[in-house]
Amino acid sequence: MPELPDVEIFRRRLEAHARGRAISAVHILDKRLLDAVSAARLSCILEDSRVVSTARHGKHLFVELDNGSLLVLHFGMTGEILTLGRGAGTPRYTALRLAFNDGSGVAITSRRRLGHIALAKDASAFIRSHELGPDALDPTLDIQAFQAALGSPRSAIKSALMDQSKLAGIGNIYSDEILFQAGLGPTVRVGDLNYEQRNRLFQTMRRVLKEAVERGVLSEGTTAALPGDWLLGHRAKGERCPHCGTAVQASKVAGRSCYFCPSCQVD
DNA sequence: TTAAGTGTTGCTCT
DNA sequence: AAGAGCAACACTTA
Repeated sequence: MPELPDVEIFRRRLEAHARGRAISAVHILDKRLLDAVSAARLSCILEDSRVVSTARHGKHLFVELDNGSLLVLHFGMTGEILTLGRGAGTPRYTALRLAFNDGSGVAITSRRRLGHIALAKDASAFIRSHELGPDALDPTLDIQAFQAALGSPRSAIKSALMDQSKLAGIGNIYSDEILFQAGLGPTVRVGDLNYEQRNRLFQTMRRVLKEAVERGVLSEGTTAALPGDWLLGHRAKGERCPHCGTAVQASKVAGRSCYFCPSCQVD
């Protein structure tokens, strides 16, 4: 689930609920998500610190603390951030729970334990060392930078969009949605796009990601809050294209399940 | 009941 | 050297 829009929603949730608050207690319930940091050290650093700000790059969430440390969160396939009211219990699959001095708190959960919890010096060093490309919604990203980010002309456009070292934030779901709305087949080669198609892909990418964030996709379960003419709610076998009614086609691209409309999306 | 599938990533092998 | 295949994991669906 957590791609750029989802992580941005988590960030806003954290920003609204945790910013300026002091962490009074730290509960680490699953050490397996910790990346190169011991539970003891993480607890020690988090406890009594205050959340100064939050930031996001692609699918990574950064939490800046007033002691100079930076908490880095990645949600894998099933992670979430939940806010907890006073006296709330610990949600199922919680890996890390932070309690604030007013009794409220947040829980970082991970059902499949594929995420990561780490500490870093600063965000830009982390982004560099993890070889992440520019954030897909970086306001300074222009069409030239976008084209450069797509990289090798021979790679399938869906693979290029999902490659975090080229462009950070887009995963399997949103790559399908973006390509559907841009009218491009998933296996179109990057080098075969003309300028008009590249520009349309770029504009569509930004519009789709922004709209998904603004609609708060996660707040209503999965897809209920999305426009009915998006592919996302029809991304399954036996579904029909919301534009033309053609049967949605399922395939595999770069080892990932892929859904598209063979009629609306050109090759 | 068992097996296959899954919104991620990173490693190995070609 | 880019791409396929698989492992990590735990749960859901067929």
